[in-house]
Amino acid sequence: MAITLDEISKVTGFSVSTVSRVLNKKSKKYRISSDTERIIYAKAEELGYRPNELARGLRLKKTHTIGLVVPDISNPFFASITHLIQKYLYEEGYSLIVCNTNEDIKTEIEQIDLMRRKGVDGYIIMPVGTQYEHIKDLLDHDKPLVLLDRNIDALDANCIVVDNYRGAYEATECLIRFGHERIAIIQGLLNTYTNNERVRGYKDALADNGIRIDESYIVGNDFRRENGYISTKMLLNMGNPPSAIFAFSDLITLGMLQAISEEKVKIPDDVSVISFDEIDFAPYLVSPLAVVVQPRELIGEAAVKLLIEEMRSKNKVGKRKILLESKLVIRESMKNFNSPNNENSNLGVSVHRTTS
Amino acid sequence: MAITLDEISKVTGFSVSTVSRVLNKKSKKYRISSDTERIIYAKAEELGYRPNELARGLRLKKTHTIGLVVPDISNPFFASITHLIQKYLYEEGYSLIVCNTNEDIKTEIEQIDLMRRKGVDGYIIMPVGTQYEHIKDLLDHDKPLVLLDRNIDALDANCIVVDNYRGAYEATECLIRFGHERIAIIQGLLNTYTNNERVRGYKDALADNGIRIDESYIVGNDFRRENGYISTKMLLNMGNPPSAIFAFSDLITLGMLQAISEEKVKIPDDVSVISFDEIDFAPYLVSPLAVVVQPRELIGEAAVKLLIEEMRSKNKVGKRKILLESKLVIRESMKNFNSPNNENSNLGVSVHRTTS
DNA sequence: ATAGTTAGCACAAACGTTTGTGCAAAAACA
DNA sequence: TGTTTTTGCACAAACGTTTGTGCTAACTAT
Repeated sequence: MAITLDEISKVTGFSVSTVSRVLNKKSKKYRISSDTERIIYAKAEELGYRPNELARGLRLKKTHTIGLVVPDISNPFFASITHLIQKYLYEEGYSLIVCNTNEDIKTEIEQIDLMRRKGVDGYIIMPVGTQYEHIKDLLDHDKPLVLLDRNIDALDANCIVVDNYRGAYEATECLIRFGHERIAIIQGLLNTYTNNERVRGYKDALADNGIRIDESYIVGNDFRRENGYISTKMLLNMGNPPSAIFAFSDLITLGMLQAISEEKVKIPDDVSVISFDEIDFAPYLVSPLAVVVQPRELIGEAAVKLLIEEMRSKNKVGKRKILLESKLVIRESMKNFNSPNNENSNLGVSVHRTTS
Repeated sequence: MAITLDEISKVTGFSVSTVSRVLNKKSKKYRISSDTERIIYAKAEELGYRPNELARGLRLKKTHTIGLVVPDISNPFFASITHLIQKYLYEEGYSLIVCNTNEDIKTEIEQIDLMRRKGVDGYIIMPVGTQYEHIKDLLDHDKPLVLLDRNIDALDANCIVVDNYRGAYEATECLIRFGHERIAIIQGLLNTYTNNERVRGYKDALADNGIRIDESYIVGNDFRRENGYISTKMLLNMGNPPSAIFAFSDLITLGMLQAISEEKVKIPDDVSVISFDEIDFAPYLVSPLAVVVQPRELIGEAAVKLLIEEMRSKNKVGKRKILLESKLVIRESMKNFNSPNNENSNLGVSVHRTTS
C-alpha cells in the first residue's frame, strides 16, 4: 500500500540499505555518490515516500512519542497544561499520546501500561496519587518520566509542582486579615498531593492566627463541579454558616456559584469566596472573583524541558523536584471587614517565582 | 530489556509461535494442549510480559490508535470535545494521539503526515479548512476519517457539524425581535466553515427582517481572545456603535468582556451581547450571558461512532454528513426593548435535535 | 501389525526499518 | 604492470510480532 524503501530500491536499482542511508542523510558517512543520492531523493519525492515509524521504532527503540497522563482534560487547568505540553513537545519533534484517568487509579495503571506497550519514549504524569507501584516500576526500568502537579514523596522522580501549601496559606491568611474567622474550604479529591497540601496550608494559616479549626467547615471530596454545588449547599445551610468559602478548584467554584445563585446569597456581602486555579472569566463575574493562580505556562514548559533533559542525559543526572510559586489575586469577591470601602485591590499580590 | 515472546519461548521450551498463539487466545484453533497453555500463561504472568505494539502494529497493520487534529485544545469547546472523544475511544479500545494545529494549515499538514507515518488507524479532524489536498489524499488512500465541526463541501468525507447557520440565524433574529437593529458580529477565523456559516446566518436573518447589512458592523478575523478585545474596542468607539454584539466564540467573548469592562460600558443597558459556544460561567457573569450552545457530547460521541463504523465496515458504506442542532439560551445580557421588564427567560429556546 | 488419523507443536517468512561488514571495481601509486 | 587504497554500493541480521504450513509422534482402526 504505502511506499516503502523496498519499492524505491526496486525502481532505482539500488539496495534498500543505500536508499535508507540516503534518506537518512548518511550519504557521506557511507560514501554514497551524489549522483545516486539525487536519483534516490527524486524518486522518494516523486513516490511520496513516508517512513513507517512503526518499523523504525521497532528497530531504533525510539518512537518520538510522549505519553501524557492527565486526570481530566476538560478541566481548563489541565486543558491549558496539555496544550502547552503539546506545543513544546512539537517544537522538540515529539508527538503526544494523551490519556484521561478521571482520577481513577485503575484506569491510570491500564493507560500507562498501554503506553508502555506502544513504546513511548517518556511520560508526563499527573497521577491520581493513591497508589504508585506502577510508576515505581517505570522508574525501576529507567523510563524517563516527570510527575506533574502532584508529587509522590515516596518516589525518587522528577517532579514539578506548585507550592500548594503556600498558595492556600496565603489565601487563608488574607481572608483572616480581612476579618474572616469562619472560613470554610471545599476540598478536592482526598489524599491527592494537591489537596493535602492545600488543606495543610489552610490549617496552618488558621492555627498561626489563633483561630480554632472547625472540622465542620472542611467539606467536599472531589475536584468536580457537582462537589462544589453540593458542598456549598451544605455550608450555606449550616446553623452558623461560614463568612468565607475557599474552593479548591475552578470546577468546584463553578458548582459553588450555582449553589450561591440558587440560594439567593450575595457575594461578597453574605459570603466571601476565593478559588484555586485561574478562571478566565473571574474578573467579569457578578462579583469579580479572587483566585489563587498557578503558573500554567511555567508548568507546561518546565515539564517538557525536564523530560527532554532526562531523555537526553540517559538518566545520568539526579532527579529534580521543582517547586513553582502560585499567585494570589484579590478581587471584590472577598469582603474586607477591616477596610470600610473594601479597597483591597492589589493587596498582597505576589509574583511568580521559580525555586528549585 | 522488556520481556519478549522469545524469552518466554526460551524459558518454557516452547516455540515463539506457540507462545504467541497461546497469549492471543488461539490455542484451540491451533490445537495447543491446555497443559502447555497453563505453563505459558504462568510464565508470561510471572515475567510481566507486555506485547510490543510496534512489532504487532508492523505485522498486523493496525495500531489501535486514532489521530485527533484539533485547532486549539486550550479552547474549552475543543477541550471538552477532546475529552469526550478520548473517553469513547478508550471504551472501544483505542488510544489517542492529539495534535494542535493552532489554525495553521502548514502545521495541520505536517501533523497529519506524522500521524500517517505512525500508522494511526483513523483520523478525527477539525480542519483549518483553507486547503484540503492532504485530506483528499487520505481519502484517496481509503483512510478512515471523520471531519468534525467544520465541513469541507468539496470532499466526500464523513462529517459531523453543528448547524451554525441556524444557530447564528436564530440568535440574530432573537436580537431583532428584541428591538435591535444595529447588530455587530465579531467573526472568528475567516474562510472557515463555521465562520462562513455563521456570517451567512447572521446576514440572512438581517435581510429576512428588512435590516440593511452594514459591513462596518462585521469585524474580527480570529477565534481568539485578542481578537475579541480589539474588535470590541473598535466597535464601541464607532460613531454609531452597535446596540448588540454577537461574538463568534467563547474566547472572543472573553476578550469582548474585558474591553467592555475597560470602556465602562454596561451590559445590557449600553450594549447587549450574545456568544457562540457554551460558557460554563455564563450564568454568573456581571450580566448573565446569552449563548448559542453546541451539543458537545453529541459531537464527541457521534465522531467516535462514525469513525469506528467506518473502520469496521472497510469503507463499504457511503460517507455520511451529520448535522447537529445548536440551542439558543437567552439570558439578561440581551436587552429586550420590546418588553419593559426585560422578561425574556426561556424565550425561544430550542432543544437539541439530531438530523442526518 | 500396519495404515490412516489426529494431536501438538516447530519452522520460517513477512511486516519496514537501520547498520555493521564485505566485496568488486576504480583509482592511485610504484 | 602489479599492488595498494579508495570508492560505491550490496548483503544480511536484527527489532518483536503473527500465521501458513509442515512434520513427528501418538492414537485409532482393521
